[in-house]
Amino acid sequence: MESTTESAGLRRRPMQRRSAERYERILNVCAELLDEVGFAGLTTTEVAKRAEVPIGTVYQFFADKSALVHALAARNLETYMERLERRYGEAAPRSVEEVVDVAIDEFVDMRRTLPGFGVLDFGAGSEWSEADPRDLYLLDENVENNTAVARRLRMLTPFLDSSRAGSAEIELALRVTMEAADAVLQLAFRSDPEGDAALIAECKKLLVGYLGPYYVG
Amino acid sequence: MESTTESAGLRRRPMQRRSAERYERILNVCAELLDEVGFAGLTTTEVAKRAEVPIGTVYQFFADKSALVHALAARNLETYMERLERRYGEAAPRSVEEVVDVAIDEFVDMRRTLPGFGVLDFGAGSEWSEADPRDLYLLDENVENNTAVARRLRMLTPFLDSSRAGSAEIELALRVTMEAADAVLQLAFRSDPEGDAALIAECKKLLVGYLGPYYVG
DNA sequence: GACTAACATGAGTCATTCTCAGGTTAGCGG
DNA sequence: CCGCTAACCTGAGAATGACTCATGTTAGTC
Repeated sequence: MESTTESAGLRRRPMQRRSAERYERILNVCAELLDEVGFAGLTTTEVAKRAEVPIGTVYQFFADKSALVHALAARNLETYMERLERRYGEAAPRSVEEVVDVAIDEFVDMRRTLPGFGVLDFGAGSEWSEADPRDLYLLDENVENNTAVARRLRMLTPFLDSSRAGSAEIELALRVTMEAADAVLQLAFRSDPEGDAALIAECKKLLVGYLGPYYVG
Repeated sequence: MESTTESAGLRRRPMQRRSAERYERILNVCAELLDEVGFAGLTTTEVAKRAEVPIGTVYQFFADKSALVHALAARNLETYMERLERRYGEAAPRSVEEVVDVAIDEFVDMRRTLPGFGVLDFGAGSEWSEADPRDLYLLDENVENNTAVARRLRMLTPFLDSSRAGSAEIELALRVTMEAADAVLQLAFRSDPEGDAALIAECKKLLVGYLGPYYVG
């Protein structure tokens, strides 16, 4: 159930190489454009033009504009999780400080270098996720997604477990952590395109303080 | 320079009673509609129809849709700050726990009862604030706004001052606090329309832990 | 009552999302 | 090689919605 990589709203999944390439190209162009014109400035027409596909093709893959952006967010999240897994695999963190450091540094790095990452990182609580409240499935899906991420994060940080808390409590804490971190880092990059250093430091303090009690050496 | 109650994008300020009433009515309808159809579903046409004013009138007050929503957010913020000032005035908080309790309970209450508050509370980091990155003034204004709020919050919590930190550091901390609290509470209300109690409790823990060190009894 | 400036109106313009009828290609059996 | 089918591709255009502006209306003043 790769709920983080796929989402409702995908219309046809690219099967052949040619299609897959177009699909990726559309996503890449979408990311580029988000950096250039922002979310509200994004038009499907322009995406199609830049990706050199007819507009119809975009809508063959994605049910609507929101699905396109969702798919990009999912890809970003996937990339981020892979990077985290790799870093934690290379050198298992020995403290909450280390976990937080790695997670945030990786985030900051992606935000600086990966097109489109800034505009919608994971889209945890962003507008487009509740773009249309009539699409309640989106909301639900989002919550699921959020939980799935927390679950995955937990696997990456086994030493948080077996503390005084049950795993449900840990998942809750991780969801809170993600949401808060996302918001503060968003602020950091709003103040300074390169990421305000003071705010990034505060973000780490915030998370370490909150997660500290869950730590069991 | 009441930067929190007014914003660029206001075209004409209602001068006469009649105009002022229409202005308020438009804002109220906007709030109602946000609850019903969400941000993305909001149309200026519908706002005008419900407020029983011609569409042109809406645009006489507000430069564009974003300005309308901004104005509502500003009004919400103003209401919230007034409520906080009142509560803190009635019973001066004696600890960080009390400050956080009051601030969050008041927020939760407003979110439950005030139309439109949920969709855009203060709009700190929401999409519509960076709706169009070409409007950099919006971004700047937003940062200003953010800072102004932090400043105002600081006045409400004098006992945080004169601790080991300078007032710039306090303001930074308060901005971080606002951003994080907003995000976590947003999550709480996304999980449960009445506000997930566990998440609200976690939010308090998060803030108390973070602000604790700034406290000087 | 005549004059003026501020205010109000909504049909129309333009930009944008998304559809769908019709065209193209790929694969395959004969 | 041909004919057939199913999958895939295309972009003109329908539908919607933000926003304007020429024209009409009101309120204030002498």
